[in-house]
Amino acid sequence: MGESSLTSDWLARRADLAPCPNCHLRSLCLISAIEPQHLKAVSGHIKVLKPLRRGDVIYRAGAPTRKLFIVHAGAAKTSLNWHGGHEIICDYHLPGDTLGLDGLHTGLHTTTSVALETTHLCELNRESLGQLASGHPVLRERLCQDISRALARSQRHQLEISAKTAEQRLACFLLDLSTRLHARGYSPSAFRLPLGRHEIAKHLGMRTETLSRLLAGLRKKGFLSLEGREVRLLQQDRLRGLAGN
Amino acid sequence: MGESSLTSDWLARRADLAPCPNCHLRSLCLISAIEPQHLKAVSGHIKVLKPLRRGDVIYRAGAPTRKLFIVHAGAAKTSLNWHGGHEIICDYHLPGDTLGLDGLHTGLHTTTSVALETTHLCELNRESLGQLASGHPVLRERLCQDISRALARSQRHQLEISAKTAEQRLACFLLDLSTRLHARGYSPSAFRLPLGRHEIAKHLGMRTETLSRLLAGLRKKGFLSLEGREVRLLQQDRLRGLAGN
DNA sequence: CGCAAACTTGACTGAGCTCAATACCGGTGG
DNA sequence: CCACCGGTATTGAGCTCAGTCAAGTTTGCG
Repeated sequence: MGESSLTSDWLARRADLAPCPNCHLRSLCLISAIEPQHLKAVSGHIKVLKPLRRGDVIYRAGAPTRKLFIVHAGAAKTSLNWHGGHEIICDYHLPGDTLGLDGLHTGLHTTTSVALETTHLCELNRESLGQLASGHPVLRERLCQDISRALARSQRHQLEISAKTAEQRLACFLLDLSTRLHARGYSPSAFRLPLGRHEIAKHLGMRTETLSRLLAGLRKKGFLSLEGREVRLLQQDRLRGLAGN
Repeated sequence: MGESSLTSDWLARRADLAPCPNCHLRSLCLISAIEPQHLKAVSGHIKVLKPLRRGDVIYRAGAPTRKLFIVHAGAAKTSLNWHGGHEIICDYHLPGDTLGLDGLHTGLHTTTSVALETTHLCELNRESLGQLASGHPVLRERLCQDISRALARSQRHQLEISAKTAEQRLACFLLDLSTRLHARGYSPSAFRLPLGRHEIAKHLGMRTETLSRLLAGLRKKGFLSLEGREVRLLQQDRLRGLAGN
């Protein structure tokens, strides 16, 4: 049985699609920087998109950045690829995360973003963002914070990829996922992986085969149990020791 | 003989330390987003620091982010380290680059920044930044752009580290440096490395020994000549082919 | 039910790491 | 001016972690 997927869970909680004032995401979302009494006015700028299915492209590298997106429910990945062949997954995104921030400097997206499962997005175009930012200093502060957070995450990931062993990287990934799910109200020790094996491997800079072996290894050592995408972390403390933070 | 170092060159060009209105950096610098007629008023917020020497710490991971810094002349590195032992160099910074952007989200620096040679910085505290941003929409747009650019650089670096061979990473590094120096008015094909071998290696996620061997290899293949830190790119096109962008 | 995609497991290989020795270079003091 | 010294760079030899290639196996979807 296990937990149901992110999507169905979030869907169950959403009484309706009414935008920000009733949104359950609260402080996780960029928009929460706007004072409650102004939220209703702001809602006009936020468009709630109809659900995307796994594999749907949110934006493509090279396309103009006209909008930002916020994950309302579901999950997405952001990837970079290299003359057709190679692809890496820069990051994965959970509810509350803002998508498209890397396109602000040139006005063109540098990455491609794709839904990982059935996903609901909120859309905010750049002009609206500019207008809102003028009136709400807290919002523009928060926007900088969100880009800055993405930067810090990316740098931490750099460290992991370039200085840790494959097993340590996997441990870091599992712990990061656990923490982020926890922050969103889920169990930190039993969850469903939002990415497939191949995708996790591409995120961690290793081959699918290596990842598979490592997962088998961690299972044998009793750090976790897993069937398919359902994971249960059995010894988070030891996993943390392995990851070495 | 070769080119003199970044520092002495920039120093030679600087007639005096008069801040922004006469600054030679122009559009490379964040502050250039402010309209020329307002620059004089703004200058009060910008403090020009006395020169740092190689190894001087600009800020340390964990310390509160009260200021941003802009490299006026010289160079700096930004690094992340991992329980004392391991260190990686996330990025290196040339004149015009803004330092401290990764600390905006928590208000604490996540990285440590250190001068690579004699370096002049301009300092801008966060309150000033906030004030300026209120009055100058273009400036706040530019701030977002600069953070966004740092993010995109970091992601590209992720790709390089996790999907390219050591030799390709080295080629990418040399080309990136060449491009950035060119943008600052230097020769793209003959320059002095701002980082030592050990530092370059830590930036590229490899060992010093490996880097040394690769440099020797590229020299033998006729891609470049080098003595000490002075590099001359002899076949940029082939280097580009190797790097594969 | 059947097929393709996703995942696992095994055996072998090789790029890059480790350990170790040597060479070089810039600065300091006699 | 030279001799010395410590940090920096190069080169060599052997080893190892993770990649590659190749079968299987399981899963999920039409």
